[in-house]
Amino acid sequence: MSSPKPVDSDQRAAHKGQQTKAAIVEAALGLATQIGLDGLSIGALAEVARMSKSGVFAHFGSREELQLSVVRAYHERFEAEVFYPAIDAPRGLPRLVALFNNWTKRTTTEIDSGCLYISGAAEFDDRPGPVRDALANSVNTWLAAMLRAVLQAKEEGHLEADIDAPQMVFEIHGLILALHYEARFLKTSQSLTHTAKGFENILKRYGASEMFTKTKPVTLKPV
Amino acid sequence: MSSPKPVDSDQRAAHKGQQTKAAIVEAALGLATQIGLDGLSIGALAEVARMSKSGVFAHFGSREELQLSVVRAYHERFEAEVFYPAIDAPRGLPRLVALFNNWTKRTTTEIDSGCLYISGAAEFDDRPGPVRDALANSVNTWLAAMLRAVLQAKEEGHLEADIDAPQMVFEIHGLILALHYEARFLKTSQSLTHTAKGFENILKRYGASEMFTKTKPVTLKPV
DNA sequence: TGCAAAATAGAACGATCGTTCTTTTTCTCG
DNA sequence: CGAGAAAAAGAACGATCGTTCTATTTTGCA
Repeated sequence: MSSPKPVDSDQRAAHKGQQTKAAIVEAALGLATQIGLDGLSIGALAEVARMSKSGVFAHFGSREELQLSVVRAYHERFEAEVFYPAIDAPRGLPRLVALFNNWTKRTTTEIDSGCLYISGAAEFDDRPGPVRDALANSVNTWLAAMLRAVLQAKEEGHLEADIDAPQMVFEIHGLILALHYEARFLKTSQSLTHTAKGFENILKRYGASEMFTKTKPVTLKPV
Repeated sequence: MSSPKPVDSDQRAAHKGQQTKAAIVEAALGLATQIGLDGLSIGALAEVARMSKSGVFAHFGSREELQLSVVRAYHERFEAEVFYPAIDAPRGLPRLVALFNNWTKRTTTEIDSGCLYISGAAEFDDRPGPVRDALANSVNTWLAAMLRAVLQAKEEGHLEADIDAPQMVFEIHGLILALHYEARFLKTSQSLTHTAKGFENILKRYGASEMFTKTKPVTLKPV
């Protein structure tokens, strides 16, 4: 009782179990992004969390449930960091650009930490099950959001009217994947520059007006 | 001696050990592309190869050496399937197109089997060592070949003179990565079409003349 | 054909894995 | 405060891992 109160800011009303569970998931997220969802072992996690194996295990009941918790946590962070901040930008091209910039920014930080959507895809390629489904659903949700942004930009007249929206999203996705691959694995120095330039090229090709193709567009006032 | 001679076409002069080693690596390659270099266990490999664990192990001396053998074997196949057939095409854009087409074709078959350069990159992201080095060297060798092809196309006047060649290779690499990701993991149906269209877009943007931007270019006579 | 060498098999090792069960500690709330 | 519940620890399980050692089989060559 003499020690400082270990209140965890947001989880204050929750019981102890939920707090430590959140802390475990936090640690698990760090481990999983580095060594993969598959390499995430309960023993190693317990060590990081300064707990016993069984103490960690009791919160999930199975390794798979732990993995699912990690995927869900990652999904929330991704949304909070990439998606939500971008919907402040006005509908159309500005929002699309904001989404891409946030995506790039996050991928850049993940050059050190790792990206669960990419490592997870490689690990659960041909391994059906709940974890694979959760991963794929998250990614599909995000790609659908990107597609929506492209379609809206088309509606707003910020992109040419006859463009192939899924095609554009595919090419953008490729840029991000190449950024992650070449920067994190190959340690190519120019990757970020190539990504930005690649996005400019895509915007130009799909008829974005010049004012949007600058690297760091000022967040414009809505219409 | 009464049984039919088990001559293995190319390994005829080799001792028995080298033959079975080649067969083991063959099996290991199949396992590794599916479940990853990391998931490749000697026990499972022995079962596939119909051998004892120690029998398999003796050929390599360590798991890491087994992994290296797999990487080397994969490298050879990649070269044989993607690189060498394309150098028949005339220097310049035709060869670049051939390289890309072969790359796409191989990636397409790898939608089922898996790609070691992609899964391996995810697994050995931040795990230094010989395996990571071997993987990165192979990929870098291939990307360097692609870069050379782009530069030659520029020299030949098939692409505009002031283009950023590494940038172009980066964008092409992104197409392949997106193809693998979306087709193999997300099971998106249009991925191959998007890849082909994306390549056309890139060619157009970098100033390739119209005759080259068709999907399946007839291999042209040299200048 | 026979003998040395190479190749393969078999058994066992310590370690780690996910999981279960039992016991102890810690928290929560009347 | 004190009883009951929740949380965490501890020990042990069967399985699998890479690896080592020894025995057995198979091969290649004089």
